[in-house]
Amino acid sequence: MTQNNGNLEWRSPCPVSSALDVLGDKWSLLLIRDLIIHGPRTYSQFLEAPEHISTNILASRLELLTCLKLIERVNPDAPSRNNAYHLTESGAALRPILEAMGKWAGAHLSDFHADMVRMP
Amino acid sequence: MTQNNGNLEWRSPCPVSSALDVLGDKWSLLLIRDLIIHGPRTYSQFLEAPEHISTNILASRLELLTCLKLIERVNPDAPSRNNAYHLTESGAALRPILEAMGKWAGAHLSDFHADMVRMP
DNA sequence: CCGGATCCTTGTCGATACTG
DNA sequence: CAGTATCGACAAGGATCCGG
Repeated sequence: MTQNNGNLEWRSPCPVSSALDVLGDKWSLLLIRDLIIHGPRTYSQFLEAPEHISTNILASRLELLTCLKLIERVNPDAPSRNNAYHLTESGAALRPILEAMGKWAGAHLSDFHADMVRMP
Repeated sequence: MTQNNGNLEWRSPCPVSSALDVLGDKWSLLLIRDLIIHGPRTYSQFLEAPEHISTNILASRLELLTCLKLIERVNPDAPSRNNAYHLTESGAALRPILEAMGKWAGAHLSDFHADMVRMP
């Protein structure tokens, strides 16, 4: 726990609200996207994504997602060097959310974002 | 435009990333949720939701969602007093995303959030 | 080199008071 | 009732430094 000091506060008992309490930021779901598209991925591979997350944010998000058991180290006992992260079952279950988002953006955001491509 | 000074910057051409550029915060999708559940809703009705958004954030989100044509005034020509917002077609198309989120949270977040209920 | 941690600047959030 | 103004707290971003 470096920055996220056990931050698990829920605004309400609503499931949608709870999902947003956890994933309602601009980066977490993007890391999940990378893992779904490319499979297991190391720290530096995440940094190579076109959106350019900064190192401190990446470290804190990986820690949070690990706490929530959405991702884990491929080899839990090995040192972190070249030890990739991969999705747990809970993390992989986020795929329908990302698919719905991609589908929606493709259909309703192209007026505002001409360069957008279909399905990364 | 008070706080959102025409902020339409896209991090990449990826649809998922683009959706998160617009909706990747803890409040926007919650307002959409209220509109899906309750139908047209006024400023003060949004404030009554259990998550307690503050007035400046609410105003800035309503403005942003209006710019993106996800919501609009029920009566565009009337003064704002008691003039509710409702979903456009693009806004209503977000429903599958919210359903996927609710479903996922119900299945994978109950270990961390015991009080969560199923489907708001 | 890789995976971070630290420092510092900038931006956004959130509470409350206030206004048309 | 529907916002706006203000201000403090905190999170994001960027650059750099460090241990293995």
